[in-house]
Amino acid sequence: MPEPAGNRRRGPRRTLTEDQILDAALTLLDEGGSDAASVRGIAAKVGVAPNGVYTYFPDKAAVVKALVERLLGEVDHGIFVDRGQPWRQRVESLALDLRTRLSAHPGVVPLMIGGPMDGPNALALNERLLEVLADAGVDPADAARAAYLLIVYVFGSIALEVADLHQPGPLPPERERIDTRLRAFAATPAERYPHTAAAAAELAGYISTDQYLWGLRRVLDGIATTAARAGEADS
Amino acid sequence: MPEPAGNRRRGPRRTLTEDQILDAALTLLDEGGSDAASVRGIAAKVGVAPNGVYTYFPDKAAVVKALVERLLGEVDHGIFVDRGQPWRQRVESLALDLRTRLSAHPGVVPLMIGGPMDGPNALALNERLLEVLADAGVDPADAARAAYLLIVYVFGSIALEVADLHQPGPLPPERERIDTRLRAFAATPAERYPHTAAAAAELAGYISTDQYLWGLRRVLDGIATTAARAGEADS
DNA sequence: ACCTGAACACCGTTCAAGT
DNA sequence: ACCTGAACACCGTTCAAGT
Repeated sequence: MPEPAGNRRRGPRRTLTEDQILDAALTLLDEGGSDAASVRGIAAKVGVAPNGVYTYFPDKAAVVKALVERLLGEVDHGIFVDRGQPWRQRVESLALDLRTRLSAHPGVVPLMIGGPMDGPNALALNERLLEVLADAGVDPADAARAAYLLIVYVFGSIALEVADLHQPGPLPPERERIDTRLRAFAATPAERYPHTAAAAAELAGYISTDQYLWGLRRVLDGIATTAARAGEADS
Repeated sequence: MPEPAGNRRRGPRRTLTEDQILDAALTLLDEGGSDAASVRGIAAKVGVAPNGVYTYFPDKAAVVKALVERLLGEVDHGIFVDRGQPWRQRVESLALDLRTRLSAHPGVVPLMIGGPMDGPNALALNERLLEVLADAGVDPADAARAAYLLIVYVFGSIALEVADLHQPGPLPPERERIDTRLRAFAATPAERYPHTAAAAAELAGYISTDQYLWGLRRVLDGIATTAARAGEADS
């Protein structure tokens, strides 16, 4: 809780930083879910009048955009860049890092996929992905599409996972998370949806990260398959 | 435009249907994007006081949920159930049908992935997917995970595609759609993001459905790979 | 330049009526 | 039972001030 109001005069003081505003927004999002970051709430949290925020950002969309960018900037490029590792492992590292970071702030996820991710940090991630795929020997045309496929998978997974919770607050521990998704399956009449009921039984012991990695590996298998039959027509 | 107001008295008349309310919501969503379906807007569109909507739905979330369910109920199970077709083609049919239907209503997409898809029609789709995978000989444990992977891919693709547009109104034609995504790539400094710039060049001629099907086929390849090495440990 | 008070045009939802 | 008017507690944003 930075500055519970009090020491605010009138004149020019440059009391705030853009980052303090983003901190406030993130805190509200973490506490109350994706709708909780109101301009008025943020303003109150940093100890400023509702319209004081507009000194630092042109509108609410800009605040959200900056916050998303800041979060994407936190991913660890280190492991990802290491060419000593096999390419699949490098992609898995990125995917896991991204998931861990975003899962820590589930309220941000709907905002992230609510708009285009075209900031510099988003582009940097895309660039890294393309690098790894190039190192893996995937030809440029396929690499461009494979990178997008991976982005769809990573953000799609996280988005659906967050959606199945319908908020707010931090994500529950792993074990509970998969149960959430299976509750709908298990609650389903086995006569009408026999496969779904069976699937619920099959998945009973699993954990969400297992599902995430399993899917990612299937995607990587698919990409590798294309690389293997290099140059063949696809359709 | 159903009923531009006028003939409304007081007493019990059961003027409206749930479906008329959903129609109004959908129209607003199509015209103004995912934020445009306000309770007040819907009420005005069906010619009722703002709180009149609450006679038919307990709250706005219920309206959204019902609309999503109705949309998911429209998918054509016919082609999908046909066991004469090879399993990959059956999955592709479902995936394409779903994409066509959702792309027609981009404003609904963020609402769809904004909450859990656990209604009967969503479960029915899941059941169908599992049926196809069972027919394909995928073992039940893998099928359960493969079905979720496919769901992630389909809804993730559509969500990101809609997000890259940031609304409102109907989706532009195919040719323009891929250009939207590439604009960010192309506008990027080639010295800092050489792979990204190269990828933009590679994708220049493509169309969004091509990318969608390419990714789907990689996912199917990945699933098939697992089926092929049946029973081996995955990690 | 920075910040405020006040206002504008919106929200979703509730509640005590009226028919 | 169905629908309304009025109100409540919110929104994002603008604008004319004050320092």
